[in-house]
Amino acid sequence: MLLSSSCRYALRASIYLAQQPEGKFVATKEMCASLGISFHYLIKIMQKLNKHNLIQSERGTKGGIRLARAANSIFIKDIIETIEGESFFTKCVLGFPNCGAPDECALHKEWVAVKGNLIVFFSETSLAYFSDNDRMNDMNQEFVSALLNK
Amino acid sequence: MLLSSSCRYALRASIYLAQQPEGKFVATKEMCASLGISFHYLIKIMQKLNKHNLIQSERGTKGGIRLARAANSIFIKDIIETIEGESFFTKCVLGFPNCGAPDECALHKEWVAVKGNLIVFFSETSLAYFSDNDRMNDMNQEFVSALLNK
DNA sequence: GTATTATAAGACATAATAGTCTTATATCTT
DNA sequence: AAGATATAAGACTATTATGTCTTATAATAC
Repeated sequence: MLLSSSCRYALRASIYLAQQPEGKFVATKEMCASLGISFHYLIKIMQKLNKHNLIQSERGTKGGIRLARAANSIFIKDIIETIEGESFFTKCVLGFPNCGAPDECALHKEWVAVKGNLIVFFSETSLAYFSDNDRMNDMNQEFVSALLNK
Repeated sequence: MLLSSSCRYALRASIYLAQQPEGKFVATKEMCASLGISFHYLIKIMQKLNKHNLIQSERGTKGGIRLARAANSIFIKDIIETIEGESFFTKCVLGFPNCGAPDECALHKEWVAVKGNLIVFFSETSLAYFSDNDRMNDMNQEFVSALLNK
C-alpha cells in the first residue's frame, strides 16, 4: 500500500479535526470512537503530529487536540512527511541509495514525471478542502460497519 | 516507500533478465552477485514470478532463470501486481475497505486522478524498454559500492 | 550410475510495524 | 486540596516483512 496504516490514521484524524469547529479541542477518545481507530495507538501517532507543530494538545477535563493552525495552511504532504519520513517523496522507486547523480536507475526519468503528479496533489491539497463537505462523514459510517466483517 | 523491498528486487531482477540475450538461462547466483541481492531471498521472490508465468526456470547445470516471454510483453505492472498483490492499484489511499461505492473517502476523486498516471506509467512500460540502454548497468556499479556503506 | 550444479520448498531467525497496556503528569471542577 | 479527566511517555506484545539456512529434487556431465 502506498501509505502505512499509521499514516492513513494520521490523515483520517487530521481530516476529522479539520471538520470540527475551528479552535475547538476535541477529545481523542471521541475521535477514535468516531473513526474506529484504537485510542492508545492513535494518540501516539498524534503526538508525532504535535511535535511537528501540526496539531496542538491540552490536558485536563477541557483538553483534547486540535489543528495547530488554519486548515488551509496544513497540507496532506505535511502529514505524510511527518509520519512516513522526509524522504518519502524523494526516494528512488527501485530503492537504489544513490540514485540521481551522477547515475540514475532505469526507471528514474519516467518515475520523476509520475511522482510529480503525486507531489502536486499532496502539496496542494490542504485540510480545508474537507471542512466544507460531508463525504468523510458518510465514509466513516460505512467504515465502522465494515470493520465488523474484518 | 511506494514499493516493498521484495517488489523492488523483483523489478531489478526482471530488468536484469531483460538485458540478457533473449532465451538464455541465467544462473540466479550470478544475477544476485551482480545486483548485490541475497541469493536465498531473491530466489524465493523469483519463484513467485515463476508461478505467475512471468519467468521460467530450469534446474541442473545448464539451468537458471529467464523471462517467460518477450520483454516487450511483460510490463512493470505485471511484476508489481504479482509481488504486492492484485489490489495494489485499486486500494483506497486512506485504507477504507469499502471505499468507492456507494460512498467514497475524502480523497477518493482526487486520488483516482493521480493514480491514473501511476497506472499508465506502470502498465505501458515494458521490460523491453530497458534492454537497449545501459543505464541500469551504470546504476548497478554505483549500487554495489553503495551497499558497503549500508 | 554417480557427482555436480542448479532451482524448489519450507523451516528458522531477525527487524520493522502495528497495536495494547500501565504509569505519570497536567488541567479543570468542586 | 482532592478527585476526575485528559494527554504524555514508554514498556510490552503481536503481526508482518525481510532475510538466512537446510534439505529435497531435477538436470547435466562424466
